[in-house]
Amino acid sequence: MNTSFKKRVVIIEDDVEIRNSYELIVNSSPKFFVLNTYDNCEDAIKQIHNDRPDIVLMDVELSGMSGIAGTKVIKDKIPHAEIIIISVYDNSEMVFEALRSGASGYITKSSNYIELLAALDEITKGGAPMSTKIARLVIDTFHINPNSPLSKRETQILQLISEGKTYTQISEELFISKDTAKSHIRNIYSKLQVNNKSEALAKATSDKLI
Amino acid sequence: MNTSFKKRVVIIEDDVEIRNSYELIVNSSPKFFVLNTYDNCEDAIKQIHNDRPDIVLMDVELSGMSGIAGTKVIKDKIPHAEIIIISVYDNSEMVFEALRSGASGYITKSSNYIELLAALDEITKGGAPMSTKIARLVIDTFHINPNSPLSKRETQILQLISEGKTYTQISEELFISKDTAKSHIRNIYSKLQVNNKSEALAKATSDKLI
DNA sequence: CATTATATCACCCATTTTGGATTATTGTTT
DNA sequence: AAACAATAATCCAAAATGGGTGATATAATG
Repeated sequence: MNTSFKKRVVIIEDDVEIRNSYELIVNSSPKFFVLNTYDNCEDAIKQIHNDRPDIVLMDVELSGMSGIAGTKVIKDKIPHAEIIIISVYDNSEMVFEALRSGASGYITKSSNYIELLAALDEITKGGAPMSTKIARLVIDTFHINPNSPLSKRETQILQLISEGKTYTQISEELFISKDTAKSHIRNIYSKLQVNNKSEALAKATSDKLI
Repeated sequence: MNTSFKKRVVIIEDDVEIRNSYELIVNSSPKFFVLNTYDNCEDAIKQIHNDRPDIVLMDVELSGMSGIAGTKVIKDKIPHAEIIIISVYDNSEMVFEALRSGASGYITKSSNYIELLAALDEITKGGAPMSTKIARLVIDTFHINPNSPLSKRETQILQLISEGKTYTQISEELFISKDTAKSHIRNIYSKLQVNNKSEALAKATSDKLI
């Protein structure tokens, strides 16, 4: 069979039953074919330049190197490859860690064969396959906290701090004295219960104040 | 007709043709009904406590208050409401601004009636309706830059800076002298071409180094 | 093998930031 | 009108940071 136009898929999954079932599903589509399957990241990485996959289906819970670590390595070696994480867990830390490591999709193991193929299709079209729940998790990280304890002015100043501005630069930009800027910043520290700019930025990020 | 089980929808869109067409589409579904339509945010906001919508379809390009600003106000007044932005543009700045302001979905005006109803369905199920292209934009913001100019140690120290740690705290945590910590930080500044912690964090965020 | 990058440590000096105490004006809400 | 939050300003002392200029050792790279 001519497979040259098909998208090249590699599967990394330690459960042999699941691995074989994924392989069957992927190969059942005329658009994809499975080059190789592995039960661990280490072996997959050794072969990655021979396999040259377009898409990697990656389990996170693996013995040895985790799927997250494996994703980083593979993305480093073949950046064009699209990695879809498959996990039993869909808690936020796991999802965000996976995305940070370079994955472009995240589906759960409960996905049936239609959903799995849909994910492959979506990533081929340049999308980012994920469940509605995960999409929402991701979107919610963008929302700015509407219950910020900071006043408008304080938020504005915190924004300038986040841009790396010094007291002097802030005072010049807002046409206030350096001491006034300082006064605002002190109030910000007091409200956020922090003691320096970086801590304030950490708090601002985690509480989504800016 | 008994509409008590239906999701309450408000439409804000200045083009009367499009507005009416949206209204027809939404009312064509047994799951939703349109309470009111408005051609500007100001009027919609005046009525928001009477309307008590579950879902708001919001155009961004409006005369007067923008859809982004309107989203902020509505989210502030009735936080439970889910807002779907409808825009002709799908460039990243526009999308991220909309999401930051509190929207939970973002679809383009090219969407047909099936896509519009699918978006309403998805948001009802707690999801985040958006096109594949936008999903990808969003996911890509999570990816850490694999071409970071920083060494492992420097990245680790930048991480500690982002947590608000001082030179002293960093040196204690890594069992190195304060001068060494400072030396690393200076190298970080030099590589990132910045002059202080906050600027380094701004650069780290924009370049996704941590 | 030479070079480069990395990681470690040190000293001096100036600037910036922070902590604490106080006061005053404006604007909003009750 | 009273109370409160936000804004603005000043003074002083201590701590942290940033810039300059080194040095040493080790690993990685060409």
